[in-house]
Amino acid sequence: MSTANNVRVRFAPSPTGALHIGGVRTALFNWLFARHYHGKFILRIEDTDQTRSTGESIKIIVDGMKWLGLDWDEGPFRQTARMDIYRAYIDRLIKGGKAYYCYCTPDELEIRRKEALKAGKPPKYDRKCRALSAPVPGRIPAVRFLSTDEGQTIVRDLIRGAVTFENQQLDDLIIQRSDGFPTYNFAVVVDDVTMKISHVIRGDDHLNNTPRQIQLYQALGYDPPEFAHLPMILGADKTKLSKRHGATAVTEYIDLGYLPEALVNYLARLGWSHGDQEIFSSQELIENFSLDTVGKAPSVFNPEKLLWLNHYYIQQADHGRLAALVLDLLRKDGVVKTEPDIEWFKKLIAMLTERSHTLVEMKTGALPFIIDEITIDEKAKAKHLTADVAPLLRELADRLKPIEPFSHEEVEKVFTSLVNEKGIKLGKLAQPVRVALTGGTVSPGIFEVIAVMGKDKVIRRIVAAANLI
RNA sequence: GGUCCCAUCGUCUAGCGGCCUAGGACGCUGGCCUCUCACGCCGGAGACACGGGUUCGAUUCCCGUUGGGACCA
Repeated sequence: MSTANNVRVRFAPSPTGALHIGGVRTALFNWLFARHYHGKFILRIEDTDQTRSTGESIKIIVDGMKWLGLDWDEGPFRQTARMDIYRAYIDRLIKGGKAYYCYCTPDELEIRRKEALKAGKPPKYDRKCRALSAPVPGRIPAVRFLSTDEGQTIVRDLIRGAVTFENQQLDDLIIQRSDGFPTYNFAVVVDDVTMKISHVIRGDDHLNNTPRQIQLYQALGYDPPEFAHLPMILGADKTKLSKRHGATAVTEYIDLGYLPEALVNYLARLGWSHGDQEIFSSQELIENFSLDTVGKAPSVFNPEKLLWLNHYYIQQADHGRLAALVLDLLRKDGVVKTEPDIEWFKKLIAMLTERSHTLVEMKTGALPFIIDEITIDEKAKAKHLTADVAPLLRELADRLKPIEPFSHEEVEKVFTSLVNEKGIKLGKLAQPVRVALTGGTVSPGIFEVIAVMGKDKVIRRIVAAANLI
């Protein structure tokens, strides 16, 4: 498939809630495939389930895709806008004798299913309505596809290889419900046909649907596309990833302070690999992506590795970009009273990146530099702001006042001489100062902190801390 | 229960018959660095599910068992 420039793939989520990790991985692989082969990537919203689909969810999907950088070439198409098309294809099947009306109610079906089961027969539809010559009065029918009984349907999957299904296992599936809406398996086939999809790349959970879809393609008179079924993403307990496994929605990762490139990189490496390489830019992903190197086994989602990647990408990120992102978070928290000077804020960001795994951590680290009044952690105070350090802090404040420029190097000189004169270790002075300035015991290097925080704030806080003792 | 799929360190994976005393990454862990916490650097523990074949030789091919998953009900 090296010259397949007519590649057309799609991502077809149902707008019934969040855009979750599994969906993103499917979207990503489709996108990579399309970009690798210079084909088209189509976004299609499968919203025929009217009871569960919402406009809000469509927005979440669209926004999520944009955030991730997964741009599409056509769409978003909505199935609800295509009802006429489905009806036309239904009619075609009925007229061709390949589909028939079914008047059975769910209750009736359930009873017969149980009877069949009791009699030791497979619980497939008994085709009762196929022989009907006239409509059943007072009932609105569904439409069933007349499936093939004999032989086998072979799914030639690009990832799985040939998967064989016995046709007698497949029963006459409903293609149009009595409410007039097409069912999933039918709509997806009509959509993929009319949108000229060349490769259907989707989750493993659809593999069992594929033989009946192939039969529909054949009944409609079309060649099926290529199929590629991606292995599932599992939670730590090895069941299909879901909400109970923790954060699974894209929006949650945005809120948690993740960068899109970290999520993309992580998800790309879940089920796909390229030798020993772990870090991939989007461009490298596009260049190297191939269905040949997609694994068959399901993979467990590992949040810690994602966190590691996020840390990596924060180190790589442009400070101006990070500054804007972190500032946004601070504004949302309502702690930004006066807009900080952006060049100064970038210095703060530069100091914070190394020890931050998420933007939220950066925000927390930036807080003492932004707000006017800090609250000092009680434990930290008890341990480091002891009676003997009060004079030490006052002495330090006095010596810092005349320092110009108020730089890392100059400040360090003051500390060094003070520490030497008193014959104490640097830590004995640095930790109390750290508590005085940030309210806690954890921060970047103390000289950096002091230089970035600025003389006024530093001296004010050191004196305030001394007065607290 | 039926159908289908899958099987290398705890996790993601490399491996497509000999290069494997099984490599990398996350995590874990020992040490170094050090003003705290991190980062970083150096080292360590840690896997081919099991049983049969095929072959001169199996992690790699085939079959079975076991285990896990998905779909349908």
